[in-house]
Amino acid sequence: MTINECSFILEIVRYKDDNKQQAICDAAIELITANGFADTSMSKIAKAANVSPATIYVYFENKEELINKIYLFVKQEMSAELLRGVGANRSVAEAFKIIWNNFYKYATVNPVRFAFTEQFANSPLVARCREESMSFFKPLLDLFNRGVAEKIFKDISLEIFIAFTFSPLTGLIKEHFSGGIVLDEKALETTFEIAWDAVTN
Amino acid sequence: MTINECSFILEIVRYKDDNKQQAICDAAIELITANGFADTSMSKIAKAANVSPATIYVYFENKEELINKIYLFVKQEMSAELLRGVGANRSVAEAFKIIWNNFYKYATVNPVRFAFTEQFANSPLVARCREESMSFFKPLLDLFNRGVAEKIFKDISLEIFIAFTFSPLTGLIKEHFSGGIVLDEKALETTFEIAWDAVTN
DNA sequence: GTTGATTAAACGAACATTCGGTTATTTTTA
DNA sequence: TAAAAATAACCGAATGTTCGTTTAATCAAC
Repeated sequence: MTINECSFILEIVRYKDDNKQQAICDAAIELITANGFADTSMSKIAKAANVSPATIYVYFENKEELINKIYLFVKQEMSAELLRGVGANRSVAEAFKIIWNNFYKYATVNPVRFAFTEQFANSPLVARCREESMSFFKPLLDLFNRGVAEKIFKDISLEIFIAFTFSPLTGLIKEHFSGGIVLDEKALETTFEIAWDAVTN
Repeated sequence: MTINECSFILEIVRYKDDNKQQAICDAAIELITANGFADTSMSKIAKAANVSPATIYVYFENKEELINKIYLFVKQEMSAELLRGVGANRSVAEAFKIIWNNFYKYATVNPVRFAFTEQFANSPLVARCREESMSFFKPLLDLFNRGVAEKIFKDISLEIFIAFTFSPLTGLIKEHFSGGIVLDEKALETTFEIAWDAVTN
């Protein structure tokens, strides 16, 4: 998926160069993840994307809008990947396991994008688009509600559910990326079992 | 505790004003938490601390050192608070519960410092002082090892242990601060019980 | 009067953004 | 269909501002 296929970003344009917009976004994600927000200027993004600084302003109003749109794009991409292979007739247990594995897979296949979202989500910048980014995860909410109705999941809030499923996984993936641990298949399976036991009756 | 009582930061000085250094740190933490690293300049920190920009350079070599030292200071302060009330003759269960509550208390009493550490820890800046910041939590490692030896805790890695104890709590506290949920005493107790069950045999 | 904390002022560099002009594509006109 | 007109992408250079940091002078304490 390119950023222009992302419906909420797409505007009606005639011959803008998709590759150019994508190059700008990729460069920004890469630089911000490597050097942080403070050290990533528009000129550096432009240089890394092989584009004039002025061209960035053809696609984005300003720096803040650029970063916000990138965040929302990555979040939407991630939420779409989470549901890959989850058909409507899956059991709660099956669907949850698939989503769990998809989450791990997305993070390991896209480590830079994953790290970017974590950095953004833990910065004050997230305040301006927290609501919109949460809307992408409605399918996960639906699955949770289904699991509670079927008395598979404990009668807890969605937030506590996530706190014992995706928060631990996220934390371990970050440790894995920073070199503190090796999150191999065995450790991943152990983690899944503890998470499953934690949120099920 | 003031930042000058923090041994690894203290230098031998005669007339330097402790209040001034503390004011600089407090201002930096406040501004960075509110506006992020990119929007927090040395002049803004100086202005908020009622100090000349040049004065900051009396206490800190440069901006990077300032931010790193603040991070390490807050981490050390937090790790010290975690152990408050944990005597040597506590059982594993008692000690863990106390530390758990101390963590929650520190975060709620010092929300800005807590948010600062989360922002820093999720940024690439953390790479330069990850090791040093982890050294503060050796007591927690000791408790974990004791619990494993006594067959109270599951035979898992420290990282997985933390992933199902402090990661969920951290996530819920952040949700609490951002207004997404209310983390009251009851929810906190529920969370503790799930965490305890997740990591104990 | 010496010492060291403190600062106002100033430094070049880098910042986000804009401007004027050019190029590439589409639409209109014939 | 072919050329002309219109449109919008695209860019290099320049805008004024702010950045992190330094310097040289002042101030306060002994």
